[in-house]
Amino acid sequence: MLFKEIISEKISAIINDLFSIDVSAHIEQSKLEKVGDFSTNIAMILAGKLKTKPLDIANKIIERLENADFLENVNVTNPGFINFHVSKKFLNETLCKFYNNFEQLIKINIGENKKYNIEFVSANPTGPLNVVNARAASTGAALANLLKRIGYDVTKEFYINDAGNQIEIFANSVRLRYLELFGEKIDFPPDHYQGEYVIEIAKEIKKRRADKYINLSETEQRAAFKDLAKNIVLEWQKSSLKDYGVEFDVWYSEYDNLHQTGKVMQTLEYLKNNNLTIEEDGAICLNSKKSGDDKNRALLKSNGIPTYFLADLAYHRDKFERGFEYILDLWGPDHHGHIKRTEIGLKMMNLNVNNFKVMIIQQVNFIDNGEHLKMSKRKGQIITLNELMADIPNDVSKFFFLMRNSDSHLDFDIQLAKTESQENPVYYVQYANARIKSIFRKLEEEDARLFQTFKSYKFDNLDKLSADESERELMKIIVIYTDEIKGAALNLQPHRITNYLRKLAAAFHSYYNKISILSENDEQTKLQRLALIDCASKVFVDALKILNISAPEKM
RNA sequence: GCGCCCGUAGCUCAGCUGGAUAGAGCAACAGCCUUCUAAGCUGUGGGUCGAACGUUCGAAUCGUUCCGGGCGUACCA
Repeated sequence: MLFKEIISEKISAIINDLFSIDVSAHIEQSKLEKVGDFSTNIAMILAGKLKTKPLDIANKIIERLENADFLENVNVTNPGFINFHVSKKFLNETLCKFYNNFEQLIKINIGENKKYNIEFVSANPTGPLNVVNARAASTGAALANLLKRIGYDVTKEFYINDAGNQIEIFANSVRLRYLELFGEKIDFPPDHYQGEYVIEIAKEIKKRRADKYINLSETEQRAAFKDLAKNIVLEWQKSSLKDYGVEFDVWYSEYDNLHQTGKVMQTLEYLKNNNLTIEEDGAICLNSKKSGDDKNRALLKSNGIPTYFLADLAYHRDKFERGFEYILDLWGPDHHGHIKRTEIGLKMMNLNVNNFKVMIIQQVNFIDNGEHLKMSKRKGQIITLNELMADIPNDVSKFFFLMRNSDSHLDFDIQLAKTESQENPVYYVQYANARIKSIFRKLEEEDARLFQTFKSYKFDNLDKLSADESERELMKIIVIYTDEIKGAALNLQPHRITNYLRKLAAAFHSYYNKISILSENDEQTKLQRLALIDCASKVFVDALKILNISAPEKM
């Protein structure tokens, strides 16, 4: 149920009738509470088309709106805004309908069940997940839920970069640490992975396989350790993500699914056959400069090894071939330079680049005692997802990540998150819902008869509501819930949902303080108010679920 | 040099894609618990939206040029 669109359609129909013009009136929430709940700038839009003053048009429109039963207090302000309140009757009826058919009405079918692939986290399998990965995880999972909600068939995918140099160096780092455990004296190379966790992995391998590998040749060892090390890291990553409440449908291995299957080379052949490549200094490059790139990008190094870029093109080609109509990638901040070249590459392969979108999940700066901590993999100074989970409850960090627009840098104040977690906004939201649940518990205890009546009551209308200003405010926020979902999903901005939740919680807390529901004497009024807060609770639970955040019934 | 992101209250950030007198939280100050959970509510103070031009009825939002911060700019992944 899209409340604003219902109003928009009604107003558009009137305009069509008046001027024979087919337009869609944009409805927005009024900033000036006194003049109206909502306003539309449609008269200004029409002014150009009709070559008439906006005020004249607005006045003509409101003659008709004044008689409409869904609005009241319609007025016009300069330079041509039409402001209105929704009528008590309309608001009450809409809320009643929403409450009675909540499960159906929160769904919107924009996606038409089309296949949508969202790829996120995709950390290298060379170490534990860090905090940017956590931000990507919570953002990606919330986006997936939002896209599902508006009707897409969504697949969550994790791309494992298990081909190339980094994984070789990593595997060798683990191999050397393993040999150290058996007393071999190793001169550990400075360009290898220095982190403590490398030793942990070596110990884990020793625990599982004992000395099975020490007598193999170096070549055999290197081959074996590539899989051993990678698999343990993947186990770790999967288990951390599971603890964080984020799970993937597909784990896609660059090595197994692209290189081993020949898809990388097939993509190269395809590009060659279509005259899209050019040789430069012994390397084979994509002739991308012609299509607007700054330079031609290497596909095959002069030593004959495919580049990451070629594999990435093959990967995205494969996504389309697997039948995905929409592709969304969440990349880290250091990858923004790749967006343009990837788009150009896909376009050159005649893939539908319009349905391909990359979102950058910006970096997370940690502030500890007022100082910025620089994260560096080499120095081993990196905050892992596990450390984050140990220090800060998942609900808190997720809400924190989802409060901000994901393409802006985020300052995460560790002390604040730890010591003042009591005042964290997520508790403010969860507390509102817990209070509602508490009211129902109290009701069940003190008036079991009314509690039963409520549970089996069929609400034909909610005509006792909209009485108090704070009550009306709460209702208004509830009925636009689905509009907010739609906006957040289409714009890929889950942070709109956190903002909405804070507004809803504020409206509820305010209402709670003003109106004592259980001490109301009129039974009809009491029942309807219970329906209102029950409806609010449904919205809290549903929206928090979209964000993968819990909704405790007691706090 | 070029490219991407950011610059809004003391701090952290919103701002519905061009609308009205720019909003929240934290911090500060003053009130509200014998009454459904005070993790709450009510009120006060705090701003040349980094700067300047431009586009038009109208700009925090769009364009250009600067200034400042971050990141990238590999035959690494």
